Amino acid sequence: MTVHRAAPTRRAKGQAKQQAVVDAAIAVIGERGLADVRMSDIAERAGMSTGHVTYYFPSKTALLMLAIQHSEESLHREVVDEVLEIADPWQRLYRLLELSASTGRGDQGWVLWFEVWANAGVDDDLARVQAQLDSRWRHTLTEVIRYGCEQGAFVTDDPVAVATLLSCLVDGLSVHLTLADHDLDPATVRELYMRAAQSHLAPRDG
Amino acid sequence: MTVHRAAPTRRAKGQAKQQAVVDAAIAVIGERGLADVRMSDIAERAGMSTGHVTYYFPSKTALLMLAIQHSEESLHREVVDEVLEIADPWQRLYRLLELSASTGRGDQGWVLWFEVWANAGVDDDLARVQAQLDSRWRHTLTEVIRYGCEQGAFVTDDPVAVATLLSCLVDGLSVHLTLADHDLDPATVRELYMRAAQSHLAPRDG
Amino acid sequence: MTVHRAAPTRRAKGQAKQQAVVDAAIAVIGERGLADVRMSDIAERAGMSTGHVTYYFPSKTALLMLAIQHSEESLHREVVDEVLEIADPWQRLYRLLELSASTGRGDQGWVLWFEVWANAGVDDDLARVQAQLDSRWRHTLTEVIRYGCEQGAFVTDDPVAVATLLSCLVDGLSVHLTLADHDLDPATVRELYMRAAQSHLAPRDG
Amino acid sequence: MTVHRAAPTRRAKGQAKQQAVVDAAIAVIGERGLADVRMSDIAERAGMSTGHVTYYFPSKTALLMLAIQHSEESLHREVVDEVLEIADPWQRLYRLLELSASTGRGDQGWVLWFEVWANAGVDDDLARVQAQLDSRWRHTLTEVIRYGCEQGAFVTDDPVAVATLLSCLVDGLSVHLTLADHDLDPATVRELYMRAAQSHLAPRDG
DNA sequence: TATGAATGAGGATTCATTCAT
DNA sequence: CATGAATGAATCCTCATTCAT
Repeated sequence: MTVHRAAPTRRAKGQAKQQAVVDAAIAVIGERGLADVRMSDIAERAGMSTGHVTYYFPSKTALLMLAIQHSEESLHREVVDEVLEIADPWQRLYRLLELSASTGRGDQGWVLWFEVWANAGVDDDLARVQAQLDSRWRHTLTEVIRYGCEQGAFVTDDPVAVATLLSCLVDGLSVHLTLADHDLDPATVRELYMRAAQSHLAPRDG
Repeated sequence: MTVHRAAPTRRAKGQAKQQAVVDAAIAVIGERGLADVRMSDIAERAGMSTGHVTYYFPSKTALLMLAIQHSEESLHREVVDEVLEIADPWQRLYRLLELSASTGRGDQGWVLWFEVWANAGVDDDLARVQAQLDSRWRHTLTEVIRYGCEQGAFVTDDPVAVATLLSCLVDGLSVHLTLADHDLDPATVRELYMRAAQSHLAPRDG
Repeated sequence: MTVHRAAPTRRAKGQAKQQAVVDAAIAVIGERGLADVRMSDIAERAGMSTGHVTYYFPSKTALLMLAIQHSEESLHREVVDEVLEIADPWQRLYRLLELSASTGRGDQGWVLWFEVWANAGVDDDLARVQAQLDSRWRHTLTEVIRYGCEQGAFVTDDPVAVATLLSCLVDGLSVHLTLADHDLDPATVRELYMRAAQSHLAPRDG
Repeated sequence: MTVHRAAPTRRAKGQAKQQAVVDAAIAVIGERGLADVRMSDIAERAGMSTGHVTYYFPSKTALLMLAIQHSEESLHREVVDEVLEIADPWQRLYRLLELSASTGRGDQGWVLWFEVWANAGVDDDLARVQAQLDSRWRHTLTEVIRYGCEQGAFVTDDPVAVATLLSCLVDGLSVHLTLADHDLDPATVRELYMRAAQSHLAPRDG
């Protein structure tokens, strides 16, 4: 008797399609910007009809929300998994900052964030999603800092403040990395957050 | 011979109108977001006809560029004027950072920046403007840091790196201030950039 | 041998479902109007899938036809059954008119008629159905009038003309009853058709 | 000095266009039914762009309301003007009924009414318009009946009731005339309302 | 300058209908 | 019989832009 992989069920197929739409949306929005993306572009990229995209997603803004949520969901999980493997507090922190930040010109995840920021002021649902996702990153960063303190590697009187500070720094740096600021290359950036982290967390000798 | 105030010339009147359009654009985009703003909204706010707005501005994207340029132009001038009055290096630096950052929820200038970031990836002209304006702020910040070094108040081996770092921090903080992050109020923010500035610029005693 | 109620056959079950769809259609069209009703609304009301509705009914217009036909079919049978029980010609006539007319605001059967009238000009099949159903009512009314004449209760030289006249009156009154004309309540209406019937059928004494 | 007709002003031209749209809408809806009419059909008939139709009229339903209102406005004025010229009460009444009723198969004004009836149940604005227009016709009819009474030609204890009755009769007859009921031709109809009018208004001799 | 009528391409969304399962 | 995923044409409406006045 042969063991074979079960054929995908109806439901499973539906979810796969949904996922395909979200992926397509992330890619196309990242490339061209939300306002310049039509539902039909997303449909084409996902390899299905326009009507079918709206069959899954009620509206364009709903799609943006789902795109950012999903994009963050998987990224966050991957990053946390990788980072917790690292025992050394400084290496763990540096790696977290590195993985959080933009990978460079046109980083699709960060372009999505720009859209979210630009629209969160108008759309309350989006604002809620933004706040929640952001809070999760900050929480992760705080935990990594606390770990360093417990290990005796970091010294700080306010882990939350440092986490906020570094998190905002990552946001600011990522803006410029994504827009390909000519004064900022990955090496410089790496140096910048190392410098910042050391300033705020390194034990003063003496 | 009578000295009298000159009647506004044709040209002067035209410029006043143009200015009114730019002001209206900044206000309306700040309130509703670029994508949700129609030329007619701007026209209405500026108190003129839709056709007249397009008489002054060739296209909608041109308007966004002019809006951000103008908005930054006047803000930058004001900030520089005020800051250079301050003799104490630390006070001068703090005041610059304070004036650069978002004033809080819905800050129109920063909402405009979000739109610029979201569109700079697609529009090269906009990217150019963004780079230029950003570079100017960083230059100003660098000068203030150099002034502090000259005065012996600051100690750093790389004023440019610190300027970049603080500038990115302001961007990141402003994102969250503008989106009304509940963990960030102006007081916390003030403390954060003071903390950052001291970490990077304060002379290590002993 | 046991006598037992037959299990519903395939065919019977199918007809029951078909009936459920027609009932759902009548209800939903009556509530929201034909143009605002989607196949999925009908399906939902009937408790089945959209695809299944179209399995039974080839098209939306076919459904409207079936809905009006069915609705009329059962109403007509009920009315005739009840009316023929009444021996007194005047009472029989009054009751027929009363049962034919709209029951008031939003009467679903009459809303269906409005849709039919509005569409009969465009759809020939619908026009045929409309003519046939209408003719049946007029025939029934004519028979009731003839019965009154035979009984010596009514006097008229042209029963068909009087039937047409009363039938049109019922239509006109029902329009206003269904739309909740504030000048027309059921009591007024009752008085109106009694007045009309008497004018045309009562023997002139003397 | 020459007296010449003034060139149409901007405003006048705008109103003329608006009128053209309403006329086109009446014609096209009358021919094909509201649901089968697209904005572009109306635009084409009116000889302008689709966008321009929506420039004048916010929505399709708004257009239906304006169409029926306008259609009735001019018809009512014309009918009243003509009818008041007639001195003889019976002739005046007959003419009023004749002009009120449908002219036959596909009468555009009456097709519009069917649409209104079918939609008034769903749209409150439309219901209001329907009630108001209907009330005006009934008022006119009542006045004509009162005139006949004053002249001693008519005898009735309740002019309003008779007006309502005749008005509903006209509605009912018009439905069938417009749908080309084969049992009803204009001559028959004329006979029917004469018969009704006489039944309700003719003085009983004796 | 200034208006606002006019354009027309474009796009999100709807929905009857099909069809594989 | 029954489902619901999938289609794609159809349509209303938006809106930047043009242009005669």
